[in-house]
Amino acid sequence: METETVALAHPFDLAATLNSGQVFHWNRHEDGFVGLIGEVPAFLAQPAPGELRIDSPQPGAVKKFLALDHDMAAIRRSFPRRDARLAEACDFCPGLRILRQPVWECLATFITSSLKQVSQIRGMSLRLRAEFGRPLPFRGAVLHTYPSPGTLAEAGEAQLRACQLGYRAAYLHRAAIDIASGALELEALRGRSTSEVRAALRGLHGVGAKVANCVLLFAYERIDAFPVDVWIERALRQLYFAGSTGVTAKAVREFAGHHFGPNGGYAQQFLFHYARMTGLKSPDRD
DNA sequence: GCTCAGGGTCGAT
DNA sequence: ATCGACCCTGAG
Repeated sequence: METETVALAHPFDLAATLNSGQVFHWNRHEDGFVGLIGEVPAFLAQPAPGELRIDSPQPGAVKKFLALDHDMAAIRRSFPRRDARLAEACDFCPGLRILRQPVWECLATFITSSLKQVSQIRGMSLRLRAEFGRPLPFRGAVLHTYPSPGTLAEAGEAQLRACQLGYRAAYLHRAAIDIASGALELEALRGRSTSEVRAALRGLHGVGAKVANCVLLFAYERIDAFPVDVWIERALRQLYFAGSTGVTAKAVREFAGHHFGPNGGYAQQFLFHYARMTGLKSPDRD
């Protein structure tokens, strides 16, 4: 076990990042958080804004996961000038980071996300881990790894349904089979173009445009990917199309696809967080 | 108790 | 391209 204290070069907000709907299994522990990055356990705390404490057998893997190297100033400079709404969303939480997640658990988790609230996604994820994952004692707690595709394939759809996945159990089970069988190799996709990865992911039953974009953004480091969900669509309509009626969902997606540029995924995350935290919630009126 | 929406996607028109 | 169905749980 190593303990390392990192002096942060760029704005970083640990709590906001771990609670921003990218990952769903980190738990508060003492003055920080415990969780797993794949098979690597970690305790993380941020005693001061510019300081991060990492307790982990593999601190290097943790730093990579947290994307501490992302140059936030450069990312913000790449955003459209004169976009005051986006600037406000960035200023609301400048330390938000897009993580580099292990691919399978990211994919699997977002497959189960459809028509669920963040807290419910978390519940499903934790139940799957507790039921089918490998227990890993760490700092007095017991963490559970995310179950492998083979494990979930073998478990069967009914067992997954028992973890309260509803109709998502069939999606996850079929995806697990496709990956366990080698029909789709997630790691081999790393070297392919974004559109190729997207097409491969969408070949899985239960993976549509939104989930594919989440996996591209949160696991394959495709920072231009811009997932459009109900929150983002609401936020975009309110912030960029206020007063315009009859704007189609497709028009909103197309706007999102070109307006924010090569780091659009970060813009999405800033807007998503801003919308959720400030309760930009009221149903879509004009 | 009952209604309703919740980080969507599929299959049929 | 548009539209209802889909499992089920917690909040109102």
